[in-house]
Amino acid sequence: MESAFAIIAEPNRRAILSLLVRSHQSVGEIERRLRMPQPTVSKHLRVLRDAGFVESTVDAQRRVYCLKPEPFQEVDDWLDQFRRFWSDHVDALERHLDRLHPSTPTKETKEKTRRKR
Amino acid sequence: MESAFAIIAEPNRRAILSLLVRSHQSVGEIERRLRMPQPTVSKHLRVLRDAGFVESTVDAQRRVYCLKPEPFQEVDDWLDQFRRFWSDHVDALERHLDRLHPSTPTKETKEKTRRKR
DNA sequence: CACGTATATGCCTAATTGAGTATACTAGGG
DNA sequence: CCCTAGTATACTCAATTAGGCATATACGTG
Repeated sequence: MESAFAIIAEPNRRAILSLLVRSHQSVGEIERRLRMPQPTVSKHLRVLRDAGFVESTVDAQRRVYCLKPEPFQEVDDWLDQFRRFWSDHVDALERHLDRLHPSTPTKETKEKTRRKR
Repeated sequence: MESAFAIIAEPNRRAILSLLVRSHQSVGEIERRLRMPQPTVSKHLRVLRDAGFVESTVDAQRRVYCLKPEPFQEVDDWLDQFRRFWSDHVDALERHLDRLHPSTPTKETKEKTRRKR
């Protein structure tokens, strides 16, 4: 019953998730790409599976893991209450910067933070 | 040098952050509202402050804490790579549901997940 | 059915951390 | 000044957990 937050607190697990978002992978592929010992990979995958972040399908002796979306939602939902707060701050920063360099494009930042609800 | 992810893995800290997003609070106010022992509050605030989630200003013997936006960005940025993935899934689910109940409005879900980038 | 490959699990250890308790520090107010 | 309120910190303990290693299990192939 670990919260999704505790699960993604571990850097290796985040790495696995970031790898799986591109496409599904077998344990061996994850092991090689992330240069982790196999038991480490398997154990993290176990945690991720129990928490609903991934699921596995069997392919002969291989287990192929793929992402599941739900737990990410939980994190995103929690984060949501802070969005207005932090985009207000970014906007204020932008206005401040605009007064110093009226032509500097801050698009990058805007796209990332100011998503209208 | 704790990652923001490790910081928000702790439920009491998330509670403190959720409280502070409404408005700044003194240690005593946090203590009373969250019904936590004072040293616990102070310790978590210390962690949050070191990680840049909050900052404190002095008001006589009181310390008033308020939120800082930056660390939230870090989490949101990481989460970003999964957004397309999970909204694809939600969309698929919606299409599926639409075929069962062509008139059911799934607005709620749409607003939360399908934010165009 | 023996064997190799692919993956999971069990055990141990070291490190981290949150809670509890007591105590230290600081700023006013009488 | 002493006293109190408000907050921070030190210390101890218990629990959790990630890593390393060895081993077990499952599957496919000759």
